[in-house]
Amino acid sequence: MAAMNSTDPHKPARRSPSPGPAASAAESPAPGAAGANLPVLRGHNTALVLALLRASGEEGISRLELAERTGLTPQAVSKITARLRAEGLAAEAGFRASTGGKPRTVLRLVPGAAHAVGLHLDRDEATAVLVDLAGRPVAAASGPLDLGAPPDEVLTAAVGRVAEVRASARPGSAERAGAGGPGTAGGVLGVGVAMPGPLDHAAGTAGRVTGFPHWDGFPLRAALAERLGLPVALDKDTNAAALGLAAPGGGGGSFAYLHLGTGLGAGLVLDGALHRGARTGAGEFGHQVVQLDGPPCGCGYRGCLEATCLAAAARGDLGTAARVLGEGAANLVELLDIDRVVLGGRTVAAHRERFTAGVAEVLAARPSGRAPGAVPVTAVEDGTRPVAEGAAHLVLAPLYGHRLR
Amino acid sequence: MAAMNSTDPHKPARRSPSPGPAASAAESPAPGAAGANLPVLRGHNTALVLALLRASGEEGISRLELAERTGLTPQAVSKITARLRAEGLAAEAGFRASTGGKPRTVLRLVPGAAHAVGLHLDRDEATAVLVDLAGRPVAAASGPLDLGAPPDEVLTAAVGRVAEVRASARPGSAERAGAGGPGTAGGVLGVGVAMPGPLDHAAGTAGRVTGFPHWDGFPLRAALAERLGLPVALDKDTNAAALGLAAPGGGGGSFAYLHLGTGLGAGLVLDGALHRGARTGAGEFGHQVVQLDGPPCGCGYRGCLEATCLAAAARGDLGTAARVLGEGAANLVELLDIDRVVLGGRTVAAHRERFTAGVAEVLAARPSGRAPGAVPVTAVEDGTRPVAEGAAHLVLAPLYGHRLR
DNA sequence: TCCACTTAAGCAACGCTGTTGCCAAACTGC
DNA sequence: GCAGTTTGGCAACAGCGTTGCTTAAGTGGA
Repeated sequence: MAAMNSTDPHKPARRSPSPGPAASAAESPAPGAAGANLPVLRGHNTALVLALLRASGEEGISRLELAERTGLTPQAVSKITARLRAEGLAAEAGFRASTGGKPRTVLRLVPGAAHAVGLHLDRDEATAVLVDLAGRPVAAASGPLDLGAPPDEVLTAAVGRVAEVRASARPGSAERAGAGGPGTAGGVLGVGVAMPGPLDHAAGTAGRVTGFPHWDGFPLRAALAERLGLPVALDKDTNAAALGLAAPGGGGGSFAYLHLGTGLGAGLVLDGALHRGARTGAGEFGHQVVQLDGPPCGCGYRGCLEATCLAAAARGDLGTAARVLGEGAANLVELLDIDRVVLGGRTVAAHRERFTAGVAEVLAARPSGRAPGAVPVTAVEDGTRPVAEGAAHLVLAPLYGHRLR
Repeated sequence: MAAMNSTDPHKPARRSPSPGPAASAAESPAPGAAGANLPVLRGHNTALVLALLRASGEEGISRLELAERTGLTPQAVSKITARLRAEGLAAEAGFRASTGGKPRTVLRLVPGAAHAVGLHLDRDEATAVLVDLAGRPVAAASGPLDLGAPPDEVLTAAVGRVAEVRASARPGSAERAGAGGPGTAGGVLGVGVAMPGPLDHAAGTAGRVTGFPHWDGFPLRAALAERLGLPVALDKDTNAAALGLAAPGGGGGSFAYLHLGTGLGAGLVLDGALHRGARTGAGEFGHQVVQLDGPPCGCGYRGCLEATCLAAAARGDLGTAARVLGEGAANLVELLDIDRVVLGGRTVAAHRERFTAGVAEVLAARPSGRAPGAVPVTAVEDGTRPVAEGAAHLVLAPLYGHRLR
């Protein structure tokens, strides 16, 4: 269902219009530079419209509004939305009130037209989530995992979780079973995988996950893609969570996700795009030094955020932990002009109010020129799976292709 | 000379192909979203080719190499380069050695085809530089300035400096005097203005420059554009310097410029694009807290980098100053996965070796997983004007239009 | 009830983009 | 001197968004 490339089954396009998720790396002729041709142009505009449709949610959006927001002519929007409707990705859904003429037709995304799987491989647990085009979870499965086991075992467990969510959602997803190419079995576009860093998102290889050095250099993306027969994208857990949590905002803002679990990490969405750095090294938040010659940290250095903050949390001193985290967050907010901060991870989950309040307090105390409260601080909702859901966004994000320029 | 829009004098395009520098803000129909049409497509590819031509420098680059690097077909590259040659922006310059067939024709940017002015308004001095398309300075002028004076006086001084550099370069720039539209008098595309923050680069307004609150909200860009009759772009001094210093690299790397002057600021180029933040607030490096409950800072907080580092420098303790700066730099490098660090500013200029060595030492000492020396640390050359030259890049950068996606 | 007016949306023709197919030019090597 | 290889341009083409115009579907006053 809803194969993205409908018009031209013949002649393999030099570049796919809507970038297939996670084909990535070693795909474009040269690193960095990307010339654009008509398919790319079309894919860009299609993605733009799709993104606006998603952002409009239940309320929907009219063709003319799409034209205004994109800067395209109404006729171009009509053509694009016609294609999307033909592919089943969008549908008409009622009318706006008339303003003296023909009322505007409301268009909405058809969330069930395609799905993506998000897979979170944590140290002791594997969680898979099936989400629809709107990013809403429709099925989930989780089970124990030992990241210290041989890769082959971990792969088998991962494939099992993915199969579970695909199976559990199979009955409900049969809207128009035909149409789709053979690759998009069951309407699943691909699988996004999130795991603890370090790793290389471009190459799709794992790194020396703390405690489990045997992962170093393992081509996880390629291995999983082969076993699953689906495109796979790999990224750090914090990056995935940041991508997913920033998605509703849609626009071009800057956003930080701070994760307090075994370690302390960050995911950064800057100007609407996930910032990973050339080596997927960005977001190393835990070893920011906030106390020159401070207490020793497990990393061998002194005065790291992680050492100070997690030590305080471990001994039950939540006030100090929150305050120290707040100082780190404030550094980050000021350095990068961040709009919004979200906290997550097991340590935060147990005391959401304490941490959000503590961090917000430090942000307000800094004489940075921003009005107090200008940077909202929240924590992830209980019972949600920000990392697994965010991982699915590794697959979805390219569909809403994040911008020209 | 070398008007960018050669083909269609008739019918005012809805959007200009190569984005006129610094028209910015309130230009696109909606904030954030940007639909693309054929002129945009053409502009994008033209900018891409122009960027590769610039990056190739004296050595030049062949059409086929351009095709490989951009992913465009050779024929498309031929068309694009033909346009650039017709406009005088590029020229053939010899041949490569044959590899068994017709030798490749080498193309080069014609640096003199257009110029840009960079203007640095510092607290006590105004510096203007005229640079060519390659970013090389061809004329400079500077004189005293009192940023505390009324805006009108400052404007007059600024206009004077700009006029000086334009006049001093007039005789040499007359290659093909005709052709150019009336707007591009003397081949100057626009003026980039850099000044101390805070300010709003999108609106083009100044902020409460420390010590001179009367600048708050002053529409500097509009005022200068009117007086000069040229497009004007406004940004923070550190941002301008970062943009200019990162330019030679060209590619999509991440880069940080750290400025030690009256205060301590940073300019960040992430994934090849200047990161300013929604409020031009990014780069507030001086008040990163590196010492919880540390010595009081002028900003009212405690333990800021600026307080610790500049205080040490002021009392002659360069070792401590460099080390503290290094810790701040290391935080930034690890958080953002930075590739290269450049130091600048008066305090650094006096002791370049001490600071670069000190910072590099801290970077190497951090147990971050990067190999020691993996992040080069350098200082700006004596006698250069990184901020003024970088300001000119505020005008040039859009020509080399920084990328689709 | 009718009719003038307004607004939305689609059809058809069009201009311009990069692409494809083909051919001429230019050099190497036998 | 000729075969082979490589470069680069000309011409025709497919497909993108745009323009001009028509049709659909409402409102509101006579």
